[in-house]
Amino acid sequence: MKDGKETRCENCIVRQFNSLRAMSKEELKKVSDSKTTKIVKKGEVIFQEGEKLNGVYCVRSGVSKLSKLSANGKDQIVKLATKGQVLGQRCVISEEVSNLSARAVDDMEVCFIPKDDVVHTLNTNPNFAVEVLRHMAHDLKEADDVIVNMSQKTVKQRVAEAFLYMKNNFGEDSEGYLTLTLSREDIASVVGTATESCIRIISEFKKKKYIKTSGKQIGILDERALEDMIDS
Amino acid sequence: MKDGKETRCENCIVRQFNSLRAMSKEELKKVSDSKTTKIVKKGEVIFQEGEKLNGVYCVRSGVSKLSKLSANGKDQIVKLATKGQVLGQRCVISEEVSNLSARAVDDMEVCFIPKDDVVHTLNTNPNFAVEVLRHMAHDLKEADDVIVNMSQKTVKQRVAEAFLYMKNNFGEDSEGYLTLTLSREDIASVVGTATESCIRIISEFKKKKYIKTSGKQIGILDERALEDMIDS
DNA sequence: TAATAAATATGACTTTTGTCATGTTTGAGA
DNA sequence: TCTCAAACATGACAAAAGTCATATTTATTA
Repeated sequence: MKDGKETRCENCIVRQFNSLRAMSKEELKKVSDSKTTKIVKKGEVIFQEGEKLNGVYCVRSGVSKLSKLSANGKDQIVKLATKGQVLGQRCVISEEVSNLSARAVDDMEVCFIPKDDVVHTLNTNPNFAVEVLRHMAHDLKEADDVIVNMSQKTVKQRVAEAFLYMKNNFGEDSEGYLTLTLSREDIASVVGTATESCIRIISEFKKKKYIKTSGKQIGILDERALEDMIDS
Repeated sequence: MKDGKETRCENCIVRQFNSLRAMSKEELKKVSDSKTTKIVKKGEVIFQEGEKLNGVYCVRSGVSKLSKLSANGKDQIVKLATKGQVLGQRCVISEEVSNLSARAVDDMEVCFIPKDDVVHTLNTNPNFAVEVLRHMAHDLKEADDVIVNMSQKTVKQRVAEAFLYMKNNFGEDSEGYLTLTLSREDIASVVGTATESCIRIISEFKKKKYIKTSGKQIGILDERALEDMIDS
C-alpha cells in the first residue's frame, strides 16, 4: 500500500516516463486538479472495446493488458501497459471509440485525466503535442515488429520472445522468477495461439531446462537458448 | 502522364488526403520551395530499413509497399501506401533510423520534403501537430487490427481479406479486375505466408468461383463468399 | 475444511501450413 | 521471334498448430 499522499501530478514520478513531462507547470496543475485517482482490482476492466472515452488513464502502478476481441471469439492481447504508460490517448485524439479493452492484470492504481485537459494542451502546447507524437511513433514501430513476429515466427519462437520481453520490461525477483505473472491463457493470448499449444511449449522448455516454473510463476534459466531460437 | 505543371504544394490535390492540409499558407509555400519531386520506377527503392531519413516522402501517384525483413529472411509487407500518404514521418519525428523499407509497386511520383520544414512546423503549429497525431493514431489502430488478424485468422481468411482490402482501397477496372496488381509473392508477403500456400489458395478460390484471374490480375466474383469466410 | 470451479497438463487426432521438387507459363531482352 | 529467367502452379510429404477429451492440480468460497 502506498501512503496515498503523493496525489499531485507535479510530484508524481510516473510522469518521468510519459508525455506529461512536456506539460508546463500551469497545465500540470490544471490536470492535477481535475484528475481522479482510482484503484482497479486484478481482473477488473478499465475500459471496453467500443466504449467512448472521455479521458485518458495514466498508470501509476500495476500492469494492464490491452486486448482486442477477434472474429473467432478469442481475445488477442496487443500490448501490456505498465507504470508511466498512458491508456486511451488514441481515442481521445481521434475522437473515435476505443478499439481495445483494458483490463488489470495486477491490482492497479490509475489516474483518470479528463479529455478536455489533454485536448486543450495538445492544441496550445506544441511541445506536448510533439512529445505525444514521439511516443505514438514509437508505439507504431513496436506494432510493426509485432506484425512481423506474428506472421513470420513460429509459436515456439513467439513464446520464447514473450518470456524475454517479460524479463526485460518487468524484471525478475530474487529467486529468478519473472515479476510479471500471467496465466497460461494470457500468455497464449499475447503470443496468439491456443492455450494448449502454449502449455505444451512451456512444458517443452521446462523439460529442456530453458525455464523453471512454480505454479503460475516462470523463471528463465537459459536466456541464451531462448534468444538463439528466436533468430533462426 | 501528368502535365507536370502542378508542382506547387498549395495546388496539389494530394494534400487533401494528408496532414499537410493543416499547414498555413506560408508554411506550405516554404515546403513547396524546398521540396523536390521525383519519379520512382516500379521495383525501385525509396528508402531502406536502417536508413536515416532526412525528410518525408509524399506520394503523388502510384503505390508503395512498406516492408520489414524478418529474422528468417522473408520480407513482410506491413502497409501499402498510395496517393496522399506520407512516408517516413515516424523516423523524422522520433529521429531514429527507419524500421521499414519502401519500394515502388507501380511507377510512382513522390515529393521529398526536407525534415527541417516538417519539424519546424510541428514545433510551431499545433494544428499541424495534432493533425499528424490524428493520422498516426489511425495508423496505430489499423496496426492493431493487423496484429489480431495475423494471430487469429487462418491464411485462407487473410488472403480473402487482402483481396477485399485491395478492392476497397484501390478499386477495380471496368472488367472487374483489381486495379492494384501484386505478384503472388507480394500477396503472400502481405498475408504473411509462403508463396506456394498463397498460390494454392488462389487456385482454390478460382475453382470455387470466388475470384477470376488473368495473368497476375485478380478479379473478385463472389464478394459475399469472401466476406463470409472472414468472420467465421 | 470440504466442495466446487477454474486453471494447468497431456494424449490422440485432425487440420493447416510450410518445404522441396518439378513442371508450366509468362515476359523481358537479345 | 527466340531464349532464358522469373513467376506461377501443383504434387508429395513433413512439420506445426489447433481441437477435443480427459486427467490432475490449484484456487475459491460456502
